[in-house]
Amino acid sequence: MIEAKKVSYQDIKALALKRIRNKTWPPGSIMPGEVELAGEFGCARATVNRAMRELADEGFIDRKRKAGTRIKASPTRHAKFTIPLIRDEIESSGATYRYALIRRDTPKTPDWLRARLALSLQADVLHLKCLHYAGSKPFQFEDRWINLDAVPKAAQQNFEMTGPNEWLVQEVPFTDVELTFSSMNADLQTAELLGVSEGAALFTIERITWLEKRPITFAKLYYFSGYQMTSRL
Amino acid sequence: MIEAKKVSYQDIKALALKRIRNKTWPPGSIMPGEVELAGEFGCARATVNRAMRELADEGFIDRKRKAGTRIKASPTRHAKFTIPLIRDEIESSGATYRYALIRRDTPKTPDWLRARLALSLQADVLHLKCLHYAGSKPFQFEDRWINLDAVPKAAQQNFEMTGPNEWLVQEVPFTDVELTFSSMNADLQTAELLGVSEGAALFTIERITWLEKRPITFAKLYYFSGYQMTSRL
DNA sequence: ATTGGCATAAAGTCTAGACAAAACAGGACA
DNA sequence: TGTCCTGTTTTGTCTAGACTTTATGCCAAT
Repeated sequence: MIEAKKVSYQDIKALALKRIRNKTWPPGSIMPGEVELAGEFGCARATVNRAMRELADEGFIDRKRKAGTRIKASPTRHAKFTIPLIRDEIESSGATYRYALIRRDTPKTPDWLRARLALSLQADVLHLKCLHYAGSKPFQFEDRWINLDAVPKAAQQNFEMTGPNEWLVQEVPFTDVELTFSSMNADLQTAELLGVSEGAALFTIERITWLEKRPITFAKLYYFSGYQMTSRL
Repeated sequence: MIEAKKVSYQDIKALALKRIRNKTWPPGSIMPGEVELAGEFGCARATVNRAMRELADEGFIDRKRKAGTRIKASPTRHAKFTIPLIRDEIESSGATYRYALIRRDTPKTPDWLRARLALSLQADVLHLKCLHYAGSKPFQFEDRWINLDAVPKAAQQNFEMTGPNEWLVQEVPFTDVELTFSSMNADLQTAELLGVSEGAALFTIERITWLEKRPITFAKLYYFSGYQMTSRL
């Protein structure tokens, strides 16, 4: 036998991608079915299936039973970047991480927060303000609200040594997250905390987490001026 | 037979996740091997394998041949959000999309760009400035550089009717993308274009694309004040 | 102690075949 | 004409088994 070695699903993936790029399979058209491709490549259908499934996950094609597999007109590329723990992010840049609790109280739940998290009228919350330093420079200011109905044991925690994020990740499971990125001008108080001038442009992230529909916590994170977040895909 | 129906890889995934969350399999420990789990669930090893492979992709576990499958101490959650074409982003919000070319020239390649894209000394570039409107309001200002060595036919294109992004996606295949998110204060010129006051905080994205190591284009995108990008995971 | 190699365990992949589920098409029937 | 049913096609998933690849731990030889 002068037989070629077995074809892997990665070979098929690469080949299919090539055909999509050079328009052998033009955008909007339907590519051959799995059985046909398996025949062409001399492999099992399961192998073709895996290749195609991954291409669909990556947003290059649309698959539908009976209708077949269609090349997307404009592939939806999706950035996929990791959200590291702030401690890891700082330490992996070589700096030393330091944490400081600025304030801790249990105010009456503000209406905007109740609305945002769909909290019940009698829900209690814990409010924390913290600073995360990289070396001696402020890196991130964290404005955190924790739903005490969902996480009662947070009330027993003083958060003087450990940041709420680190504590929550360890102690409280969650299933869903919503992240919102935006940009805003620093108000006076935030500017002072971060050591920048008032009005400086800050990169901000709002983060809400749930455990199966139950809201756990809301955090607004303000990064120092000049922070940037990079992702390759 | 009082036999239960077949277990799917999704059942196994859900069950494994539950065991990770309630610490039946504590962080840092090694979970049972695929063969053992297949025995427990009464299914084929391939089914367990698929479940575990997906959990690994999603960042909950680490798998290594021979060493087994280990629960991550802190799961790396990764936000995965789609980067839509600007036209789609605007139109899906209900507004009408309008495009305007502000400037088009072929200057001497600036040194910062040559460095950023690792361009050769004699590489020529095309420089474009454009505005994208949602209805009558400026939505995004685009500062775009195209490597004419890699995309010579861009020189024949006037870009008066179609934005460079839309044209590039249609015409030029790419394999790699780097995205950088940050925040900056609007300078006078950008502020005027976007109709905001000087110093307003703008959300910005820098985007570089390559086709197999060859740099194609660099774009800096400035969003109107108040823009926010949301992702659920 | 250190090195080199070998057996082995675990995940990674492939095959061939089967059945399931979705979606569409066309025909039977009201 | 419109509605429902049924068959067909295509992807989705599962099974049982085999082979491959990689890492590890152990043992022997240095």
